[in-house]
Amino acid sequence: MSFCYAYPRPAVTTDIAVFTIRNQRLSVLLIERGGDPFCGYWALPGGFVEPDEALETCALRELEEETGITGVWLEQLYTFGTPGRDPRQHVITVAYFALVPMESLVLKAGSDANDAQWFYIDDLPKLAFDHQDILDLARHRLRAKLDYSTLAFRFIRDNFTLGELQSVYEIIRGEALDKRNFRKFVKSLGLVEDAGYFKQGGPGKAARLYRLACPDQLYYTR
Amino acid sequence: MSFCYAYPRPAVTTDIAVFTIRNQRLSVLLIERGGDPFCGYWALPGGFVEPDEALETCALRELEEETGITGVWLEQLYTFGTPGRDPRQHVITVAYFALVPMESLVLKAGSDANDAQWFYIDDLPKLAFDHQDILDLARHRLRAKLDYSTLAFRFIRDNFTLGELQSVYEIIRGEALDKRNFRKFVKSLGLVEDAGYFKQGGPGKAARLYRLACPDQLYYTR
DNA sequence: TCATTCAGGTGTACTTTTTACACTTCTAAC
DNA sequence: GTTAGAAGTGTAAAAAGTACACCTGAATGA
Repeated sequence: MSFCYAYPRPAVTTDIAVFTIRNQRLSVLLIERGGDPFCGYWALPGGFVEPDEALETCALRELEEETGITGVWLEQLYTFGTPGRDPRQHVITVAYFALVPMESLVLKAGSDANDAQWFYIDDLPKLAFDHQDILDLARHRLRAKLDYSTLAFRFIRDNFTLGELQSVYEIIRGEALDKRNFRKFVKSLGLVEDAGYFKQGGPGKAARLYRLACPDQLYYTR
Repeated sequence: MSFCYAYPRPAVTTDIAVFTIRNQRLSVLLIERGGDPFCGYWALPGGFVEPDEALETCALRELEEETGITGVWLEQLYTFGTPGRDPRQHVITVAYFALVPMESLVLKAGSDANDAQWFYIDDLPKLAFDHQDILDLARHRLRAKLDYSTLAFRFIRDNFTLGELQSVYEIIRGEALDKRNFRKFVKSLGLVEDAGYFKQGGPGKAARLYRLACPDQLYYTR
């Protein structure tokens, strides 16, 4: 079976860079390629857009098929279309990025998901296609948006401590922050409220737990 | 002649929102559609990606073919792929925006360019497809980037007065700015230098002319 | 040629925001 | 019960941003 058109068409795919924080390090989810080209290389999850499928729908579907992850928050990153980026044919890739809470995802063993694995962003293998470029851009965007959006909250779940939230900021920015100034900053956002509980068990004083005051309107609050 | 593939493919186009400032108002370049669908409606210039053509190359080519404009600075805006946005078929559109200096472009009468025309952004006709959405997003991006990039300089040519530069900022932001604070701000950017001349002829005192100190590195200087 | 109009050009005081910085409290572990 | 480790808290200095008014000089036209 084949599909014919009056003019040639490039292929269209979506790729997704899923970030999380593991062991206090920014990490990204990759899958090992089983077929050519770049067989055996690690790559971003993604795949071809189906007929009449919205781009974001495609990204979510591919993510679920290849890694078992569902229902994550996605943001469009950039569209890559340089000829030669796929050696077989001209492929236009709409790249997305996703942020998931720390340590919250168990990679389901799906048919395609066996070879999905988390990697530290600073310790990546050589990637297939131009996926390293996509990741570089995604990471740059992540860092930039930290300052004018509330994207950091996507990395944590409700009932977090301010110390945990601060560490998200520190990991993405790659530098230590002053504790008192950070707490002042968080309070000025007006997005979090006291959950009424304390986190006990670890070393040190028990930490007050917080939650998002309005989990829905999580955006551009600054 | 037809082109056949093992799997169905959406069509891919680029559209370009070219902005300039005319008569102290933000304006955008549109073309009148001659064929269906949306025959007679105004639309953004753009068209189909050719085999092994880079997306930005496609945007520049379509812009030249349809409006005669060449060599403008482009930035990728967003990729639109909602099914149904083109009633004929599934079309993925990579949208770009371009900024050109005030009053600097003569629309060449090319084969396709006869029906290209500037419109005030606040006084647009009903547009084809989802082009109003694209323009809304482009305008939003324009306003946002004004504050953290040096995009405003794309609207002016060397040998500008600070009054002219200020008016670019005012037009995009839609509000008046304090003259002394604005001049302080421009000096703090460190991007402009005295051109050594004065603009004479109009009413009022002759204004000192400035030029970009480093025309190349015009980005994210803040 | 003198008066008027109009845009250019300049500095300072006040407010707000950002930054730097150190000690006490409480819990768990030894 | 001593130690180690994270939580929690306020103030002062610096920097950035904002508000504000008058004089200059060129062109116009009475």
